[in-house]
Amino acid sequence: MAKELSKMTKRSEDYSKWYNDLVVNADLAEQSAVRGCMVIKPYGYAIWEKMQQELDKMFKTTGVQNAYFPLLIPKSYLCREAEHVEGFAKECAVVTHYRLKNDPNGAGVVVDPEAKLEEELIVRPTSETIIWATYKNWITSHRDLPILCNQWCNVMRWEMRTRMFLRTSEFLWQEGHTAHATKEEAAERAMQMINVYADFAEKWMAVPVIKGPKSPNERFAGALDTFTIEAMMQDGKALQAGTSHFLGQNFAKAFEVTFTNKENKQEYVWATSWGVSTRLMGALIMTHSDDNGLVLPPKLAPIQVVIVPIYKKAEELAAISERVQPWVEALRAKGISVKYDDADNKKPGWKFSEYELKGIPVRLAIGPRDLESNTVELMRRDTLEKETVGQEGIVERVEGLLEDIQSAIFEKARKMRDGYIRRVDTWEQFKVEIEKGGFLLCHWDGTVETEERIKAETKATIRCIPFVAQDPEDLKPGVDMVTGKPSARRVLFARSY
RNA sequence: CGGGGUGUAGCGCAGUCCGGUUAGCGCACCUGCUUUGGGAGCAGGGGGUCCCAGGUUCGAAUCCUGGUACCCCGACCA
Repeated sequence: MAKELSKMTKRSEDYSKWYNDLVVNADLAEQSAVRGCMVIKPYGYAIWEKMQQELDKMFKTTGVQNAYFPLLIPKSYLCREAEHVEGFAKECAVVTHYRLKNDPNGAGVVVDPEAKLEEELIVRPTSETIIWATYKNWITSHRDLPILCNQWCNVMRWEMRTRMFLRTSEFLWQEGHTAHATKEEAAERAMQMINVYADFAEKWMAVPVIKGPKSPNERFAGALDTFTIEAMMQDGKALQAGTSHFLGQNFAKAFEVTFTNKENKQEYVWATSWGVSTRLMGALIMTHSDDNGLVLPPKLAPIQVVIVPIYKKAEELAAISERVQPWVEALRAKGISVKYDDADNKKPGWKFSEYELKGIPVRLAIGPRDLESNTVELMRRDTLEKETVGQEGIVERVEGLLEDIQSAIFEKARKMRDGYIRRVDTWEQFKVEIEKGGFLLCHWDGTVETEERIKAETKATIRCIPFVAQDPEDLKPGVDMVTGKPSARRVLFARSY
């Protein structure tokens, strides 16, 4: 395994090969029997659970509550909003029957033709429609607003081509759906949530992101505005890591959700929706991992510290365990998750490799020599640097190291990302530069035609129109690199997953 | 849906072109002894409808026909 991994490179053109070997063999996932789905193994799921917990806390501080809506959506619901149905119609799984039976000709179990549903049900690709059909019954007055609901669930999109974690046909996510009395309040909420996502990505996942609205062409089906956070992977491709949509009154109109305002007038409700998915795990893996396996940010690592005893005899192990026990307790008292791996059916070298593959941020190794000299070997996963240190103050030292690693991998990812950002002013240069991957900041005339042409010829799309300029110059007017027409400012292009 | 590729032990593969002992290798697994500071060594052992169906042949993992599954590239995609 180690040899296989060492042959791979971060910039491998065949990223999926690297990805599958690493992830599948690292016990994170394996192909399931269902087309384009994935099994998330316990260790991988522990990472997802940690993400869920932290995101959930952040949502709740903004007043959001969790709820749950049905998996199956009547077809007629999905058809209510014209743009929405157009966006999702091509990738829906449809339930047509509700019963099986034994085939009279002995061909096994077959679908009972008599059990055909009068109206087909759609396996949710997203829940706007069923939620707004429900909200209609919840909202009559301005006193019912706002409604701030989130649900953690699975959704299914029958994509033509799937990619592990980044585009599986079934995936886990959270979708927030809010209803507001005013346009301003809804617009603020959409902005607030993209900021929550950006904070989570940068502070917890240590993944730097660029925030901004999508171009009209790249908006969510049915939205008036879509805000995105865009991350850059090590191979030079961009990844949309989360989106927040200002939906205007489109869904309220489609589902006739009105309320009586303070002036006793009927008005349509204003809406937002926002979501992040298990794709975030793909972002985490593809941002930080190296040829030795995963590198997890300490704040999301299911196990933050592993302690490996090195011994020959049972008495040695007993002595080590006795020495280590107070550290384990002290670390746990600080809220740090620790695994003391005293399993005797695996050798130390095996354990070292295993925990590196799993991305455990800090490893302590202690053996008879250390007991003699009151030392312990300390290794940090991000740089693989080993250091033999005194046992005195080891708990504080580990605590500090975890914080160091969290900020160090963010800085490393930011440097990588920044190294990928270039400014390009001519179409010829663009076509050359886009081959090298990364973000290109360019002038664009604002038309769909130009955007489509760039996409058709280079596969690059506008990832977003950054809220915050990398450089004040980026906000100055210029000329479109393709058409030569006036451009208000630079926008962010990249090839993406 | 187009183009390419692959189905052989739990995993990864060789063998297929050019048919011929009992289908092989690495990892993993089991037993024993020695080991344990970077994925241990030696010895022994278990494990196979060679994707499915049909055909050619004295004889098929290998050749032919049909089917099927999966992977990669594209088209598609908040």
